[in-house]
Amino acid sequence: MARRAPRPAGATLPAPGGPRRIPDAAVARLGTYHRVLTDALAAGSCTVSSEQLAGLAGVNASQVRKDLSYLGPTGTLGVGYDVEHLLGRIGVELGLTRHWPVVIVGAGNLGRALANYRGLAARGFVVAGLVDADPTKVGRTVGGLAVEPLEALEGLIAERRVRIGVIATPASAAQEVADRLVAAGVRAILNFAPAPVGVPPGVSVRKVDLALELQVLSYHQVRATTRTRGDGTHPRRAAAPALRPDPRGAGR
Amino acid sequence: MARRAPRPAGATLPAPGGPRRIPDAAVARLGTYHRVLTDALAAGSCTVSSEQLAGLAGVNASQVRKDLSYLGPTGTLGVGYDVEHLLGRIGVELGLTRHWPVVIVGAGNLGRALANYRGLAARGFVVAGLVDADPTKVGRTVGGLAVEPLEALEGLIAERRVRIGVIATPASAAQEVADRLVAAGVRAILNFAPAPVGVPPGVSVRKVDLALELQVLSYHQVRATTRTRGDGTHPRRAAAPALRPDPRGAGR
DNA sequence: CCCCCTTCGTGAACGCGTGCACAAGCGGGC
DNA sequence: GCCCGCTTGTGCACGCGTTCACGAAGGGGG
Ligand SMILES: NC(=O)c1ccc[n+]([C@@H]2O[C@H](COP(=O)([O-])OP(=O)(O)OC[C@H]3O[C@@H](n4cnc5c(N)ncnc54)[C@H](O)[C@@H]3O)[C@@H](O)[C@H]2O)c1
Ligand SMILES: NC(=O)c1ccc[n+]([C@@H]2O[C@H](COP(=O)([O-])OP(=O)(O)OC[C@H]3O[C@@H](n4cnc5c(N)ncnc54)[C@H](O)[C@@H]3O)[C@@H](O)[C@H]2O)c1
Repeated sequence: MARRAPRPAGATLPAPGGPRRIPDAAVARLGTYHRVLTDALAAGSCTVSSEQLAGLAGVNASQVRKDLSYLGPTGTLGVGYDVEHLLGRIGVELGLTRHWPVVIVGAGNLGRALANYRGLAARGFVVAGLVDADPTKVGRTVGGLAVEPLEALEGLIAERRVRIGVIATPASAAQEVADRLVAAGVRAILNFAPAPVGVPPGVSVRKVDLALELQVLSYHQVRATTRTRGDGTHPRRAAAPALRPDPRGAGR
Repeated sequence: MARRAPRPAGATLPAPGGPRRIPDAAVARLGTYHRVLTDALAAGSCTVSSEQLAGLAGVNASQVRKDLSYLGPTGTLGVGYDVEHLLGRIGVELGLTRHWPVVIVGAGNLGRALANYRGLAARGFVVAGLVDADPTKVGRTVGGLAVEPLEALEGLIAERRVRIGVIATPASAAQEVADRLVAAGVRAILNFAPAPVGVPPGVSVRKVDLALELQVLSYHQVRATTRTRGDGTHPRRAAAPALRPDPRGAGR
């Protein structure tokens, strides 16, 4: 119950009247649920239990229920969750019911790969623009989209109502690009350049650093070889239960 | 010091007295420090303070000191950290002193971008192989490397001592590819496919899901527009202090 | 109509990661 | 040679995220 939870007074700053704030980690998992539920629906499932959903998403079942509880009561006791309803619920909360125009800055290896990535459109993100500072790159067509000059950035953002920007330039240009994006009205930035970018409050930034991921793996390797055997540092799920068309009837 | 720490037998798995276990979050930041320190060294800095390093990496100064403390005493009181020494220390801990051969599975948009990515070699990761199941892709040269058939995967891994694998195939093939990688001796996997992969204990997996990142940003946008003004949810750093060739002498 | 089985939703405990504050210690200046 | 200021390293507390365990509630079968 308690759709809007009773806030124990004394919270520092977390917007006292907020309906319900969902932690980033949970939001990310909700996105995963949305994807696997889409598959499940296509496969003919009408309802799923938290246990099944957990298996598909590769997380704990308690985690699933906790995450979904942020959306309010969405399941049916004794039955599970209605796939279609749950999809709609998550979609509304995450803003996946509308299309988000995205601008990609930098038409290099990564920028072009992103522009070609069909997984974006599938989640409601449409690449509304792809710009590059290099004149020799301008005019090239990638993924059905023509590369536009860097000067077109501001006009493009305003005209196409772009709110999300992707930085795929060298690190040295990241901050400058971010500043221009924000000045032009972008409110959320996904940064692939290995450089921290500062933005004014109210603008969200997320960073993806590939080399960093590999370095963490490298560290694990060093640890594993130093110590005789790999310890149980990574208790990843053992096996994924297959997607089952009929969600019920799993005799136990 | 205690380079090789006394292992108190009987620990469940958290190995209380283990050499020193570094949490993943800290390992990732150490990687960042390593990168910015490399730049700082090139720029002529001999020593840096935790405050300066924090500015360059975009994190808290306390965080920097806490992270570096995992390496043991590395700084000089009243002075700061010797850049060269610290680089070496982090490099050893993260295994960046050697070259890590990496195999990339899937020569699509993403796989090719990765193979072309110079940032990998700069961190000590060399793409030792790039394989694809599509015969029409085999033989193509990308980043000075020829695409090899999927059948060559096992031989390639064994021959070139590959320990790290990257999955850049469609989600449907992710688990199968992961199984083959592990069976062939790979002990760490970076997974770009939006599907959870299960691996036996002792193998590390990290997942990067681009669409998920955008969905989190999308959620922030929805929140920001619903509530009148963006709250202070993202207290990102305000400004980055410029890299200073002479680290000392900041008279204050 | 009642009972049992299933499954959600959540309160509470645990562990981790983060940020603060301070004592200890080293270098430079006088 | 001594003192002062600067910076590290860390103990501590707080808040968040994750997991366990259980009460509540609905459906199906007898
Ligand atoms: N290639 C990868 O797989 C990969 C993976 C992870 C991260 N990254 C990071 O992503 C960024 C791009 O990587 P890449 O491999 O595509 O590099 P790239 O050199 O192939 O492409 C960079 C592009 O940005 C353009 N550019 C430069 N300055 C610009 C500016 N101020 N405004 C607009 N465009 C500008 C360049 O003309 C170039 O086309 C880099 O920071 C890299 O570290 C790349
Ligand atoms: N393109 C991007 O920017 C991007 C970004 C994030 C995530 N991803 C994910 O990365 C993966 C690859 O994306 P992409 O855009 O490169 O797709 P893609 O279709 O361009 O490339 C996939 C490649 O994998 C090959 N392949 C298929 N099955 C294989 C198998 N069993 N073994 C080896 N190779 C196989 C295909 O022949 C193809 O060349 C996808 O899962 C996608 O969701 C892509």
